Amino acid sequence: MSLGNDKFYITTPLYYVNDKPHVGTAYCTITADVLNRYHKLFGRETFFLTGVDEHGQKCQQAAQKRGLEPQAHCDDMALRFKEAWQELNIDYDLFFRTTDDYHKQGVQKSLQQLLDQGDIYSKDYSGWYCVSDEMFYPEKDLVDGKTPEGKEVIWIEEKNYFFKMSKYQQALIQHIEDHPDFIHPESRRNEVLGFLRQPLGDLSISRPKSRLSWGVEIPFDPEHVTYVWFDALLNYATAVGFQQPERQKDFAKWWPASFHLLGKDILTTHAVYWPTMLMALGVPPPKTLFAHGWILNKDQGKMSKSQGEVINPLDLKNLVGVDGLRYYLVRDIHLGNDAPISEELVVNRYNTDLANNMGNLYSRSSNLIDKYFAGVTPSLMDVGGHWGEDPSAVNLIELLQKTPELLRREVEAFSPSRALEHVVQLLNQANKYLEETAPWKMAKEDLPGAGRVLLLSLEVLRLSALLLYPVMPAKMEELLSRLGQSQEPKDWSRAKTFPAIAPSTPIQKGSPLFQRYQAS
RNA sequence: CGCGGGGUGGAGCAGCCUGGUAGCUCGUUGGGCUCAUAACCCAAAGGUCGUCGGUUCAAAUCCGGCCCCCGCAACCA
Repeated sequence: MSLGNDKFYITTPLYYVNDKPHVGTAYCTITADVLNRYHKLFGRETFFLTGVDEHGQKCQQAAQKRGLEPQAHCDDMALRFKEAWQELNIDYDLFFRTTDDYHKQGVQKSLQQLLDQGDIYSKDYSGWYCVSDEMFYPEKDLVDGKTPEGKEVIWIEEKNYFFKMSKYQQALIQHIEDHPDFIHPESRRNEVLGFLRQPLGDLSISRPKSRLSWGVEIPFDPEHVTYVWFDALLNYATAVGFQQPERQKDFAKWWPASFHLLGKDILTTHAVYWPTMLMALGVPPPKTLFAHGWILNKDQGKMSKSQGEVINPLDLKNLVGVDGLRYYLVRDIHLGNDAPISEELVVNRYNTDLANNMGNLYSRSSNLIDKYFAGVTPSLMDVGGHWGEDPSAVNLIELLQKTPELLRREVEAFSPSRALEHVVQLLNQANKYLEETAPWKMAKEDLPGAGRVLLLSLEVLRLSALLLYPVMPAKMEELLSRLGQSQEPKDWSRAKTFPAIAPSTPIQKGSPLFQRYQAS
């Protein structure tokens, strides 16, 4: 399950610009950001790609509705996504737009290559087309010769270009069977293999300009544009230099991608269309596709605009802060499963883990340091030199020292929620340790003993802050700073260092790190 | 027989692959502590793990039937 090498290239899907960012896209992007930051912490060189998919009918329509040119609409939407990601503290390396020239050229080169090698052919396509919906309806979906909504359909025949996807079906099945990590979770892998038991058809990859003009022009037929998937999927490769001779080194460095994170609703396109396209182009498929679940409201309905139950991620952000929201999404949701979201759930998790456990541990520790040690860490030498005789300290140190590896193992097994649980357990143990040793009493008859206890508590906080930094960059930066560790590099060697806090380090008391949220 | 997932104490979830005292967070009850953000610590109550059957010394966990819920079913992103 280990990703093995020293480079990590992670992507989100390109979000379609007919919709604003919502909790679903925010979830995916935040998760990718967290994973990316973890791999960076582990010492890997990372590249994190996200962006927007701008071509196609829906976008053209959305632009029309607003009375804008498609490009202007896209520019505006791209900006909104960028702003949302900035507010959520997403640290991407590249924000990709399918309207960028280098990408369009890469798509055209790929089309030409596939045509030249005989993997693209043209054929007349026919079917029942509804002009007002601008889409084809399969015969079986028609009701009394009309769309399910009762709109008129007409019989259309038009030229279409097809990609010979069927040709690569066996190779794809073989690849999935040979690479257990290619599709995760395992249930999704089974789903794709089940899908592939039936013969695969070829993929329509074009639209006549008469019907859709907003797209990448087919290089060998100016009357047609490429249809969405062929255009959009290629972004993962063109983003790092595919089909750009001057960027061959980049491409060799980053491809194949380590990790495509995507919603389970677009699994087929990513697990079937995309790898067969790559195979045809002579490029290896990505290492892992991971299909995450959906964020559901309390009635277990999918959170979608049509159902009017959309929770705006920015609203939750106002409740518990950006980091509180990021923490909830990574800690409470088991990656790959559907999960509920509500104010109550988000607030509950925030209060429990962040305010009561971590924040409060910091408060009690810093207060006691302030009270009995003038706000400065004592030297370990001055307080007895070691924690040796106290069994509860020995246990806590043992846990502290193994927590980084426990966490890392879970992150690399695609279980970030479990990874965080290890940190919570460590913090929890530290709170118990304070309870058992009662340094506030100890200080009166054994001041060095109290100093030892508090030093250990601060060590737990310091390590926890470093380990949670990928999830809550702003808050953990602040905590590290209050612990006098603002100069501390965020690297893995520091996670393995114990003890790490120097003598005479000032510890700031400050206001509560995570203000407990009180339900009204 | 289209494909896949799910049904675990009041709520939300883990555990199931690699069978062996049913775990976590919240909530409830009682107690402790009073350094701390009414927080922290201890203890208790509460589940025949959807249902019926099978395999096994032993099943939430493996196998089969059934009942409910959900997603996918390709040219809708």
